Amino acid sequence: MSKRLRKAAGESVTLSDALVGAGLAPELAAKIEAMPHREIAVDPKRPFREPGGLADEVLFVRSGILAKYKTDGSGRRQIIALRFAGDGILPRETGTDFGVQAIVRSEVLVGQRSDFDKLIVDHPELARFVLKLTQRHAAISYEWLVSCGRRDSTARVAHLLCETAERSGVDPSHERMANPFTQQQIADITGQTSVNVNRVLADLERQGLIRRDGREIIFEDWGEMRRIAGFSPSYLQ
Amino acid sequence: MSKRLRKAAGESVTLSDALVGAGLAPELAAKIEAMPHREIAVDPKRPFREPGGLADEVLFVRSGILAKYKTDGSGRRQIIALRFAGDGILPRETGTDFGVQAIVRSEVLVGQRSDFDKLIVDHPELARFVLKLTQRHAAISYEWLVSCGRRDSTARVAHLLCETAERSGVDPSHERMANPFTQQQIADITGQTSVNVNRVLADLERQGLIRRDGREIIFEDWGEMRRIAGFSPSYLQ
DNA sequence: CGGTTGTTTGAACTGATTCAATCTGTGTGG
DNA sequence: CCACACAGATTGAATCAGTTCAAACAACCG
Repeated sequence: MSKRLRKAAGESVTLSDALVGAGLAPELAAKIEAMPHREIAVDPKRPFREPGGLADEVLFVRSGILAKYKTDGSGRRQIIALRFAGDGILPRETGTDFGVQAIVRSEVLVGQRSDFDKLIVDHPELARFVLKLTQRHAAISYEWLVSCGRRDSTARVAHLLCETAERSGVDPSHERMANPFTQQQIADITGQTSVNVNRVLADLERQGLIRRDGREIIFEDWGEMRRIAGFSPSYLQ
Repeated sequence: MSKRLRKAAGESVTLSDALVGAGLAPELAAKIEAMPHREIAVDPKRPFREPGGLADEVLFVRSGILAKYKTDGSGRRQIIALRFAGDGILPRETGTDFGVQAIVRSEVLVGQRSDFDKLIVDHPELARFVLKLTQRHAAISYEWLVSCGRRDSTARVAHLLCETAERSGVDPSHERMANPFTQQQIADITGQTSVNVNRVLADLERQGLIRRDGREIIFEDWGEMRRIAGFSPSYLQ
Protein backbone atom coordinates (compact mmCIF):
# COMPACT_ATOMS: atom_id res chain seq x y z
CA MET A 1 0.00 0.00 0.00
CA SER A 2 2.72 2.41 0.86
CA LYS A 3 4.05 1.75 -2.61
CA ARG A 4 0.72 2.72 -4.05
CA LEU A 5 0.63 5.93 -2.10
CA ARG A 6 4.18 6.73 -2.92
CA LYS A 7 3.15 6.81 -6.53
CA ALA A 8 0.18 9.02 -5.82
CA ALA A 9 2.43 11.69 -4.36
CA GLY A 10 2.70 15.22 -5.59
CA GLU A 11 5.41 14.59 -8.13
CA SER A 12 3.34 12.72 -10.68
CA VAL A 13 3.29 14.60 -13.92
CA THR A 14 0.12 13.30 -15.51
CA LEU A 15 -3.30 12.62 -14.07
CA SER A 16 -3.09 9.10 -15.48
CA ASP A 17 -0.09 8.45 -13.28
CA ALA A 18 -1.98 9.65 -10.26
CA LEU A 19 -5.05 7.58 -11.14
CA VAL A 20 -3.03 4.47 -11.83
CA GLY A 21 -1.26 5.15 -8.57
CA ALA A 22 -4.67 5.18 -6.92
CA GLY A 23 -5.35 1.71 -8.28
CA LEU A 24 -6.99 2.29 -11.66
CA ALA A 25 -6.07 0.23 -14.71
CA PRO A 26 -3.98 2.31 -17.14
CA GLU A 27 -6.40 1.93 -20.04
CA LEU A 28 -9.25 3.27 -17.91
CA ALA A 29 -7.15 6.12 -16.59
CA ALA A 30 -6.55 6.99 -20.23
CA LYS A 31 -10.31 7.08 -20.78
CA ILE A 32 -10.67 9.66 -18.06
CA GLU A 33 -7.95 11.80 -19.51
CA ALA A 34 -9.47 11.47 -22.94
CA MET A 35 -12.72 12.92 -21.62
CA PRO A 36 -13.35 16.49 -22.84
CA HIS A 37 -12.09 18.77 -20.11
CA ARG A 38 -10.31 21.94 -19.13
CA GLU A 39 -7.12 22.12 -17.14
CA ILE A 40 -7.15 24.74 -14.44
CA ALA A 41 -4.42 25.91 -12.12
CA VAL A 42 -6.07 26.73 -8.82
CA ASP A 43 -4.65 29.35 -6.52
CA PRO A 44 -4.92 28.79 -2.76
CA LYS A 45 -5.85 32.39 -2.02
CA ARG A 46 -9.52 32.41 -2.92
CA PRO A 47 -12.30 29.81 -3.12
CA PHE A 48 -12.39 27.80 -6.32
CA ARG A 49 -16.05 26.82 -6.13
CA GLU A 50 -18.55 28.34 -3.74
CA PRO A 51 -20.99 26.16 -1.76
CA GLY A 52 -24.06 25.44 -3.84
CA GLY A 53 -22.24 25.26 -7.13
CA LEU A 54 -20.63 22.24 -8.72
CA ALA A 55 -23.71 20.38 -9.86
CA ASP A 56 -22.48 19.71 -13.39
CA GLU A 57 -18.75 19.35 -13.07
CA VAL A 58 -16.41 16.53 -12.18
CA LEU A 59 -13.03 17.48 -10.78
CA PHE A 60 -9.87 15.41 -10.74
CA VAL A 61 -6.79 16.58 -8.92
CA ARG A 62 -3.69 16.29 -11.09
CA SER A 63 -1.37 17.80 -8.52
CA GLY A 64 -1.63 19.70 -5.27
CA ILE A 65 -4.32 19.48 -2.61
CA LEU A 66 -7.93 20.66 -2.66
CA ALA A 67 -10.13 21.11 0.40
CA LYS A 68 -13.90 20.78 0.63
CA TYR A 69 -15.31 23.15 3.21
CA LYS A 70 -18.61 24.08 4.77
CA THR A 71 -19.63 26.94 6.98
CA ASP A 72 -21.88 26.55 9.99
CA GLY A 73 -24.73 28.90 10.78
CA SER A 74 -22.57 31.48 12.48
CA GLY A 75 -19.97 31.59 9.74
CA ARG A 76 -17.35 29.35 11.30
CA ARG A 77 -15.53 27.40 8.66
CA GLN A 78 -14.90 23.67 8.73
CA ILE A 79 -12.81 21.77 6.22
CA ILE A 80 -14.55 18.47 5.75
CA ALA A 81 -12.29 16.63 3.32
CA LEU A 82 -9.02 16.83 1.44
CA ARG A 83 -8.34 15.67 -2.08
CA PHE A 84 -4.83 14.78 -3.13
CA ALA A 85 -3.47 14.01 -6.59
CA GLY A 86 -5.52 11.23 -8.17
CA ASP A 87 -8.57 11.97 -6.06
CA GLY A 88 -11.76 13.24 -7.63
CA ILE A 89 -14.67 15.40 -6.58
CA LEU A 90 -18.01 14.21 -7.89
CA PRO A 91 -21.12 16.37 -8.19
CA ARG A 92 -24.49 15.58 -6.67
CA GLU A 93 -27.66 16.07 -8.63
CA THR A 94 -28.87 18.61 -6.12
CA GLY A 95 -25.62 20.56 -6.25
CA THR A 96 -22.97 20.30 -3.62
CA ASP A 97 -23.45 21.99 -0.27
CA PHE A 98 -19.73 22.39 0.18
CA GLY A 99 -17.24 24.77 -1.38
CA VAL A 100 -13.86 23.88 -2.80
CA GLN A 101 -10.62 25.68 -2.14
CA ALA A 102 -6.99 24.81 -2.84
CA ILE A 103 -4.61 24.26 0.06
CA VAL A 104 -1.59 24.66 -2.20
CA ARG A 105 -1.48 25.69 -5.81
CA SER A 106 -3.06 22.78 -7.65
CA GLU A 107 -3.73 21.60 -11.17
CA VAL A 108 -7.26 20.42 -11.63
CA LEU A 109 -9.02 18.68 -14.48
CA VAL A 110 -12.58 19.93 -14.88
CA GLY A 111 -14.95 17.75 -16.87
CA GLN A 112 -18.64 17.72 -17.67
CA ARG A 113 -20.83 15.61 -15.49
CA SER A 114 -22.63 14.23 -18.52
CA ASP A 115 -19.41 13.06 -20.15
CA PHE A 116 -18.33 11.43 -16.94
CA ASP A 117 -21.67 9.69 -16.46
CA LYS A 118 -21.41 8.27 -19.94
CA LEU A 119 -17.94 6.97 -19.13
CA ILE A 120 -19.22 5.31 -15.98
CA VAL A 121 -22.05 3.56 -17.78
CA ASP A 122 -19.82 2.33 -20.60
CA HIS A 123 -17.12 1.02 -18.28
CA PRO A 124 -18.37 -0.89 -15.24
CA GLU A 125 -14.79 -1.26 -14.07
CA LEU A 126 -14.58 2.49 -13.86
CA ALA A 127 -17.79 2.59 -11.84
CA ARG A 128 -16.27 0.13 -9.44
CA PHE A 129 -13.14 2.25 -9.16
CA VAL A 130 -15.15 5.36 -8.42
CA LEU A 131 -17.17 3.53 -5.80
CA LYS A 132 -13.98 2.27 -4.21
CA LEU A 133 -12.45 5.74 -4.12
CA THR A 134 -15.63 7.06 -2.60
CA GLN A 135 -15.53 4.38 0.06
CA ARG A 136 -11.93 5.25 0.86
CA HIS A 137 -12.95 8.87 1.30
CA ALA A 138 -15.79 7.76 3.53
CA ALA A 139 -13.34 5.83 5.69
CA ILE A 140 -11.27 8.98 6.02
CA SER A 141 -14.34 10.99 6.98
CA TYR A 142 -15.09 8.45 9.66
CA GLU A 143 -11.59 8.77 11.05
CA TRP A 144 -11.95 12.56 11.08
CA LEU A 145 -15.19 12.19 13.00
CA VAL A 146 -13.41 10.14 15.62
CA SER A 147 -10.77 12.85 15.78
CA CYS A 148 -13.21 15.71 16.17
CA GLY A 149 -15.47 13.83 18.53
CA ARG A 150 -13.14 11.94 20.80
CA ARG A 151 -9.51 13.01 20.54
CA ASP A 152 -8.01 15.95 22.41
CA SER A 153 -6.53 18.83 20.50
CA THR A 154 -2.99 17.44 20.52
CA ALA A 155 -4.08 14.08 19.17
CA ARG A 156 -6.20 15.77 16.51
CA VAL A 157 -3.32 17.79 15.15
CA ALA A 158 -0.91 14.88 15.41
CA HIS A 159 -3.36 12.65 13.61
CA LEU A 160 -3.75 15.12 10.78
CA LEU A 161 0.00 15.35 10.37
CA CYS A 162 0.32 11.56 10.31
CA GLU A 163 -2.47 11.19 7.79
CA THR A 164 -1.07 13.91 5.60
CA ALA A 165 2.36 12.29 5.57
CA GLU A 166 0.82 8.99 4.51
CA ARG A 167 -1.52 10.43 1.91
CA SER A 168 1.13 12.57 0.30
CA GLY A 169 3.48 9.61 0.14
CA VAL A 170 6.18 10.89 2.45
CA ASP A 171 8.18 8.33 4.40
CA PRO A 172 7.93 9.96 7.81
CA SER A 173 10.91 8.26 9.42
CA HIS A 174 13.35 9.45 6.79
CA GLU A 175 12.02 12.37 4.78
CA ARG A 176 10.91 15.76 5.92
CA MET A 177 7.39 16.75 4.97
CA ALA A 178 6.55 20.00 3.30
CA ASN A 179 3.58 20.78 5.57
CA PRO A 180 1.04 22.26 3.20
CA PHE A 181 -1.22 23.83 5.84
CA THR A 182 -1.37 27.17 7.55
CA GLN A 183 -2.21 26.94 11.22
CA GLN A 184 -5.60 28.41 10.42
CA GLN A 185 -6.25 25.56 7.99
CA ILE A 186 -5.19 22.97 10.54
CA ALA A 187 -7.65 24.64 12.89
CA ASP A 188 -10.38 24.48 10.23
CA ILE A 189 -9.74 20.78 9.75
CA THR A 190 -9.45 19.81 13.40
CA GLY A 191 -12.21 22.05 14.70
CA GLN A 192 -10.13 24.40 16.83
CA THR A 193 -8.79 27.92 16.79
CA SER A 194 -5.52 28.81 15.13
CA VAL A 195 -4.28 30.10 18.48
CA ASN A 196 -4.60 26.67 20.00
CA VAL A 197 -3.10 24.93 16.99
CA ASN A 198 -0.09 27.14 17.46
CA ARG A 199 0.27 26.07 21.06
CA VAL A 200 -0.18 22.41 20.17
CA LEU A 201 2.49 22.54 17.49
CA ALA A 202 4.85 24.27 19.90
CA ASP A 203 4.09 21.52 22.42
CA LEU A 204 4.80 18.74 19.95
CA GLU A 205 8.10 20.37 19.16
CA ARG A 206 8.94 20.88 22.83
CA GLN A 207 8.26 17.19 23.44
CA GLY A 208 10.70 16.28 20.70
CA LEU A 209 8.11 14.62 18.47
CA ILE A 210 8.56 16.96 15.55
CA ARG A 211 10.95 19.63 14.47
CA ARG A 212 9.82 22.60 12.42
CA ASP A 213 11.80 24.36 9.77
CA GLY A 214 9.65 27.14 8.41
CA ARG A 215 6.56 25.38 7.10
CA GLU A 216 8.39 22.04 6.87
CA ILE A 217 7.94 19.33 9.46
CA ILE A 218 10.46 16.67 10.42
CA PHE A 219 9.11 13.74 12.39
CA GLU A 220 11.65 13.13 15.14
CA ASP A 221 9.84 10.19 16.69
CA TRP A 222 7.37 8.70 14.28
CA GLY A 223 6.45 5.82 16.55
CA GLU A 224 5.57 8.06 19.45
CA MET A 225 3.81 10.44 17.09
CA ARG A 226 1.56 7.65 15.85
CA ARG A 227 0.92 6.61 19.41
CA ILE A 228 -0.26 9.94 20.73
CA ALA A 229 -2.27 10.48 17.55
CA GLY A 230 -3.90 7.07 17.79
CA PHE A 231 -2.98 6.75 14.14
CA SER A 232 -3.17 3.39 12.42
CA PRO A 233 -3.06 3.81 8.66
CA SER A 234 -5.22 0.81 7.81
CA TYR A 235 -8.24 2.99 7.18
CA LEU A 236 -6.36 4.54 4.28
CA GLN A 237 -6.52 1.01 2.87
CA MET B 1 -38.34 14.86 -0.74
CA SER B 2 -40.25 14.63 2.47
CA LYS B 3 -42.60 12.33 0.66
CA ARG B 4 -39.69 10.10 -0.26
CA LEU B 5 -38.52 10.02 3.31
CA ARG B 6 -41.97 9.40 4.63
CA LYS B 7 -41.96 6.21 2.65
CA ALA B 8 -38.55 5.23 3.97
CA ALA B 9 -39.78 5.44 7.53
CA GLY B 10 -39.86 2.62 10.01
CA GLU B 11 -43.25 1.27 9.06
CA SER B 12 -42.34 -0.21 5.69
CA VAL B 13 -42.90 -3.91 5.75
CA THR B 14 -40.57 -5.05 3.00
CA LEU B 15 -37.05 -4.05 2.12
CA SER B 16 -38.23 -3.35 -1.41
CA ASP B 17 -40.52 -0.68 -0.08
CA ALA B 18 -37.67 0.92 1.78
CA LEU B 19 -35.37 0.78 -1.24
CA VAL B 20 -37.99 2.14 -3.58
CA GLY B 21 -38.60 4.80 -0.97
CA ALA B 22 -34.90 5.61 -1.18
CA GLY B 23 -35.23 6.15 -4.90
CA LEU B 24 -34.56 2.76 -6.47
CA ALA B 25 -36.65 1.44 -9.35
CA PRO B 26 -38.98 -1.33 -8.12
CA GLU B 27 -37.61 -3.96 -10.49
CA LEU B 28 -34.08 -3.34 -9.22
CA ALA B 29 -35.20 -3.38 -5.62
CA ALA B 30 -36.67 -6.78 -6.39
CA LYS B 31 -33.27 -7.92 -7.66
CA ILE B 32 -31.73 -7.05 -4.33
CA GLU B 33 -34.35 -8.90 -2.42
CA ALA B 34 -33.96 -11.88 -4.74
CA MET B 35 -30.29 -12.07 -3.85
CA PRO B 36 -29.47 -15.05 -1.60
CA HIS B 37 -29.50 -13.74 1.94
CA ARG B 38 -30.34 -14.26 5.56
CA GLU B 39 -32.75 -12.16 7.57
CA ILE B 40 -31.50 -11.27 11.02
CA ALA B 41 -33.21 -9.50 13.89
CA VAL B 42 -30.56 -7.41 15.61
CA ASP B 43 -30.82 -6.61 19.27
CA PRO B 44 -29.56 -3.21 20.46
CA LYS B 45 -27.87 -4.60 23.56
CA ARG B 46 -24.67 -6.01 22.09
CA PRO B 47 -22.54 -5.27 19.03
CA PHE B 48 -23.73 -6.90 15.84
CA ARG B 49 -20.39 -6.84 14.04
CA GLU B 50 -17.07 -6.03 15.70
CA PRO B 51 -14.57 -3.65 14.08
CA GLY B 52 -12.40 -5.54 11.64
CA GLY B 53 -15.09 -7.91 10.49
CA LEU B 54 -17.56 -7.42 7.69
CA ALA B 55 -15.30 -7.93 4.70
CA ASP B 56 -17.57 -10.33 2.85
CA GLU B 57 -21.05 -9.24 3.78
CA VAL B 58 -23.47 -6.64 2.52
CA LEU B 59 -26.10 -5.40 4.92
CA PHE B 60 -29.39 -3.77 4.13
CA VAL B 61 -31.59 -2.36 6.83
CA ARG B 62 -35.18 -3.48 6.49
CA SER B 63 -36.37 -1.75 9.61
CA GLY B 64 -34.89 -0.04 12.64
CA ILE B 65 -31.61 1.85 12.92
CA LEU B 66 -28.04 0.60 12.83
CA ALA B 67 -25.00 2.57 13.98
CA LYS B 68 -21.45 2.32 12.72
CA TYR B 69 -18.98 3.02 15.49
CA LYS B 70 -15.26 3.29 16.04
CA THR B 71 -13.18 3.49 19.17
CA ASP B 72 -10.26 5.85 19.58
CA GLY B 73 -6.95 4.80 21.10
CA SER B 74 -8.10 5.27 24.68
CA GLY B 75 -11.30 3.34 24.25
CA ARG B 76 -13.69 6.26 23.83
CA ARG B 77 -16.50 5.34 21.53
CA GLN B 78 -17.68 7.45 18.58
CA ILE B 79 -20.70 6.68 16.46
CA ILE B 80 -19.74 7.70 12.94
CA ALA B 81 -22.87 6.99 10.95
CA LEU B 82 -26.47 5.85 11.19
CA ARG B 83 -28.30 3.60 8.79
CA PHE B 84 -32.06 3.77 8.57
CA ALA B 85 -34.48 1.50 6.72
CA GLY B 86 -33.46 1.29 3.07
CA ASP B 87 -29.84 2.15 3.78
CA GLY B 88 -27.08 -0.36 3.20
CA ILE B 89 -23.68 -1.08 4.65
CA LEU B 90 -21.11 -2.11 2.09
CA PRO B 91 -17.91 -3.99 2.87
CA ARG B 92 -14.44 -2.87 1.91
CA GLU B 93 -11.92 -5.31 0.51
CA THR B 94 -9.64 -4.71 3.45
CA GLY B 95 -12.41 -5.31 5.98
CA THR B 96 -14.18 -2.51 7.74
CA ASP B 97 -12.49 -0.67 10.57
CA PHE B 98 -15.81 0.13 12.19
CA GLY B 99 -18.21 -2.00 14.17
CA VAL B 100 -21.95 -2.16 13.75
CA GLN B 101 -24.53 -2.00 16.49
CA ALA B 102 -28.27 -1.54 16.50
CA ILE B 103 -29.79 1.55 18.07
CA VAL B 104 -33.21 -0.02 18.23
CA ARG B 105 -34.20 -3.58 17.45
CA SER B 106 -33.71 -3.89 13.70
CA GLU B 107 -34.31 -6.32 10.91
CA VAL B 108 -31.30 -6.70 8.66
CA LEU B 109 -30.75 -8.47 5.37
CA VAL B 110 -27.30 -10.03 5.21
CA GLY B 111 -26.01 -10.96 1.78
CA GLN B 112 -22.76 -12.23 0.32
CA ARG B 113 -20.40 -9.66 -1.07
CA SER B 114 -19.82 -11.79 -4.15
CA ASP B 115 -23.52 -12.01 -4.97
CA PHE B 116 -23.88 -8.29 -4.54
CA ASP B 117 -20.88 -7.56 -6.73
CA LYS B 118 -22.38 -9.67 -9.47
CA LEU B 119 -25.62 -7.76 -9.18
CA ILE B 120 -23.78 -4.46 -9.49
CA VAL B 121 -21.90 -5.53 -12.60
CA ASP B 122 -25.03 -6.87 -14.28
CA HIS B 123 -27.13 -3.79 -13.56
CA PRO B 124 -25.38 -0.45 -14.11
CA GLU B 125 -28.49 1.30 -12.83
CA LEU B 126 -28.00 -0.43 -9.53
CA ALA B 127 -24.36 0.65 -9.44
CA ARG B 128 -25.52 4.21 -9.95
CA PHE B 129 -28.03 3.86 -7.13
CA VAL B 130 -25.40 2.52 -4.77
CA LEU B 131 -23.04 5.34 -5.67
CA LYS B 132 -25.80 7.86 -5.07
CA LEU B 133 -26.65 6.38 -1.68
CA THR B 134 -22.98 6.45 -0.78
CA GLN B 135 -22.77 10.09 -1.76
CA ARG B 136 -25.77 10.89 0.36
CA HIS B 137 -24.11 9.22 3.30
CA ALA B 138 -20.95 11.20 2.58
CA ALA B 139 -22.97 14.42 2.67
CA ILE B 140 -24.31 13.39 6.06
CA SER B 141 -20.80 12.65 7.31
CA TYR B 142 -19.76 16.11 6.21
CA GLU B 143 -22.59 17.68 8.13
CA TRP B 144 -21.62 15.67 11.20
CA LEU B 145 -18.08 16.93 10.84
CA VAL B 146 -19.35 20.49 10.85
CA SER B 147 -21.34 19.66 13.95
CA CYS B 148 -18.46 18.10 15.84
CA GLY B 149 -15.96 20.69 14.70
CA ARG B 150 -17.83 23.94 14.83
CA ARG B 151 -21.15 23.77 16.65
CA ASP B 152 -21.53 24.06 20.40
CA SER B 153 -23.00 21.23 22.38
CA THR B 154 -26.55 22.56 22.23
CA ALA B 155 -26.47 22.96 18.48
CA ARG B 156 -24.96 19.51 18.05
CA VAL B 157 -27.73 17.80 19.97
CA ALA B 158 -30.42 19.93 18.34
CA HIS B 159 -29.00 19.16 14.92
CA LEU B 160 -29.03 15.44 15.59
CA LEU B 161 -32.65 15.61 16.68
CA CYS B 162 -33.59 17.56 13.55
CA GLU B 163 -31.75 15.18 11.27
CA THR B 164 -33.25 12.16 12.96
CA ALA B 165 -36.75 13.54 12.57
CA GLU B 166 -36.15 14.10 8.86
CA ARG B 167 -34.46 10.79 8.21
CA SER B 168 -37.06 8.79 10.02
CA GLY B 169 -39.82 10.56 8.15
CA VAL B 170 -41.51 12.27 11.07
CA ASP B 171 -43.25 15.55 10.40
CA PRO B 172 -41.76 17.55 13.25
CA SER B 173 -44.38 20.24 13.44
CA HIS B 174 -47.24 17.82 13.95
CA GLU B 175 -46.09 14.41 15.08
CA ARG B 176 -44.15 13.43 18.13
CA MET B 177 -40.94 11.56 17.52
CA ALA B 178 -40.07 8.33 19.24
CA ASN B 179 -36.51 9.34 20.09
CA PRO B 180 -34.54 6.17 19.48
CA PHE B 181 -31.39 7.19 21.35
CA THR B 182 -30.22 6.87 24.91
CA GLN B 183 -28.41 9.95 26.16
CA GLN B 184 -25.18 7.97 26.05
CA GLN B 185 -25.74 7.29 22.36
CA ILE B 186 -26.44 10.94 21.66
CA ALA B 187 -23.16 11.64 23.43
CA ASP B 188 -21.37 9.05 21.29
CA ILE B 189 -22.74 10.66 18.14
CA THR B 190 -22.13 14.27 19.08
CA GLY B 191 -18.78 13.75 20.78
CA GLN B 192 -19.74 14.68 24.31
CA THR B 193 -20.44 13.03 27.65
CA SER B 194 -23.83 11.71 28.58
CA VAL B 195 -23.84 14.09 31.55
CA ASN B 196 -23.67 17.08 29.27
CA VAL B 197 -26.23 15.70 26.87
CA ASN B 198 -28.58 15.45 29.80
CA ARG B 199 -28.05 19.10 30.66
CA VAL B 200 -28.49 20.16 27.05
CA LEU B 201 -31.76 18.29 26.70
CA ALA B 202 -32.99 19.82 29.94
CA ASP B 203 -32.01 23.22 28.56
CA LEU B 204 -33.86 22.69 25.31
CA GLU B 205 -36.92 21.73 27.27
CA ARG B 206 -36.57 24.70 29.63
CA GLN B 207 -36.37 26.99 26.61
CA GLY B 208 -39.60 25.56 25.29
CA LEU B 209 -38.09 24.12 22.12
CA ILE B 210 -38.96 20.53 22.89
CA ARG B 211 -41.09 18.64 25.33
CA ARG B 212 -40.12 15.19 26.56
CA ASP B 213 -42.46 12.38 27.38
CA GLY B 214 -40.36 9.44 28.47
CA ARG B 215 -38.11 8.73 25.51
CA GLU B 216 -40.44 10.58 23.14
CA ILE B 217 -39.74 14.08 21.91
CA ILE B 218 -42.26 16.68 20.83
CA PHE B 219 -40.91 19.62 18.88
CA GLU B 220 -42.61 22.67 20.39
CA ASP B 221 -40.98 25.19 18.10
CA TRP B 222 -39.59 23.54 15.01
CA GLY B 223 -38.51 26.77 13.37
CA GLU B 224 -36.49 27.92 16.35
CA MET B 225 -35.13 24.41 16.75
CA ARG B 226 -33.82 24.44 13.19
CA ARG B 227 -32.35 27.85 13.77
CA ILE B 228 -30.30 27.06 16.84
CA ALA B 229 -29.24 23.77 15.24
CA GLY B 230 -28.19 25.46 12.02
CA PHE B 231 -30.18 22.73 10.33
CA SER B 232 -31.04 23.00 6.65
CA PRO B 233 -32.15 19.64 5.31
CA SER B 234 -30.85 20.13 1.77
CA TYR B 235 -27.82 17.95 2.44
CA LEU B 236 -30.17 15.03 2.95
CA GLN B 237 -31.05 15.67 -0.69
C1' DC C 1 9.25 50.86 2.25
C1' DG C 2 4.38 49.73 3.45
C1' DG C 3 0.96 46.25 3.18
C1' DT C 4 -0.51 41.72 3.89
C1' DT C 5 -0.63 37.21 5.64
C1' DG C 6 0.74 34.08 9.01
C1' DT C 7 2.77 33.02 13.61
C1' DT C 8 3.52 33.66 18.50
C1' DT C 9 2.47 34.98 23.28
C1' DG C 10 -0.30 36.49 27.50
C1' DA C 11 -4.38 36.92 30.46
C1' DA C 12 -9.15 36.27 31.39
C1' DC C 13 -12.90 33.57 30.66
C1' DT C 14 -16.17 29.70 29.80
C1' DG C 15 -18.14 25.48 28.12
C1' DA C 16 -17.68 20.95 28.89
C1' DT C 17 -15.58 17.15 31.52
C1' DT C 18 -14.90 14.41 35.53
C1' DC C 19 -16.22 12.24 39.54
C1' DA C 20 -19.57 10.99 42.55
C1' DA C 21 -24.01 10.54 44.36
C1' DT C 22 -28.92 10.08 43.81
C1' DC C 23 -33.11 9.07 41.55
C1' DT C 24 -36.39 6.56 38.36
C1' DG C 25 -38.38 2.97 35.74
C1' DT C 26 -38.41 -1.77 34.33
C1' DG C 27 -37.81 -6.47 34.57
C1' DT C 28 -36.96 -10.82 37.44
C1' DG C 29 -37.30 -14.18 40.83
C1' DG C 30 -39.01 -15.57 45.24
C1' DC D 1 -46.81 -8.46 45.37
C1' DC D 2 -42.55 -7.25 47.25
C1' DA D 3 -37.44 -7.25 47.11
C1' DC D 4 -33.69 -6.77 44.38
C1' DA D 5 -30.88 -5.73 40.44
C1' DC D 6 -29.81 -3.03 36.60
C1' DA D 7 -29.75 0.45 33.07
C1' DG D 8 -30.55 4.97 32.21
C1' DA D 9 -31.43 9.78 33.73
C1' DT D 10 -30.47 13.62 36.78
C1' DT D 11 -27.94 16.80 39.73
C1' DG D 12 -23.89 19.18 42.10
C1' DA D 13 -19.08 20.69 42.72
C1' DA D 14 -14.43 21.00 41.24
C1' DT D 15 -11.43 21.15 37.50
C1' DC D 16 -9.51 21.89 33.02
C1' DA D 17 -8.98 22.21 27.99
C1' DG D 18 -9.69 25.28 24.69
C1' DT D 19 -11.62 29.91 23.36
C1' DT D 20 -11.53 34.80 23.08
C1' DC D 21 -9.49 39.09 22.76
C1' DA D 22 -5.64 41.75 22.07
C1' DA D 23 -1.16 42.76 20.88
C1' DA D 24 3.36 41.94 19.04
C1' DC D 25 6.34 39.78 15.85
C1' DA D 26 8.14 37.62 11.43
C1' DA D 27 8.27 36.74 6.62
C1' DC D 28 7.19 37.82 2.16
C1' DC D 29 6.19 40.64 -1.93
C1' DG D 30 5.28 44.27 -5.19
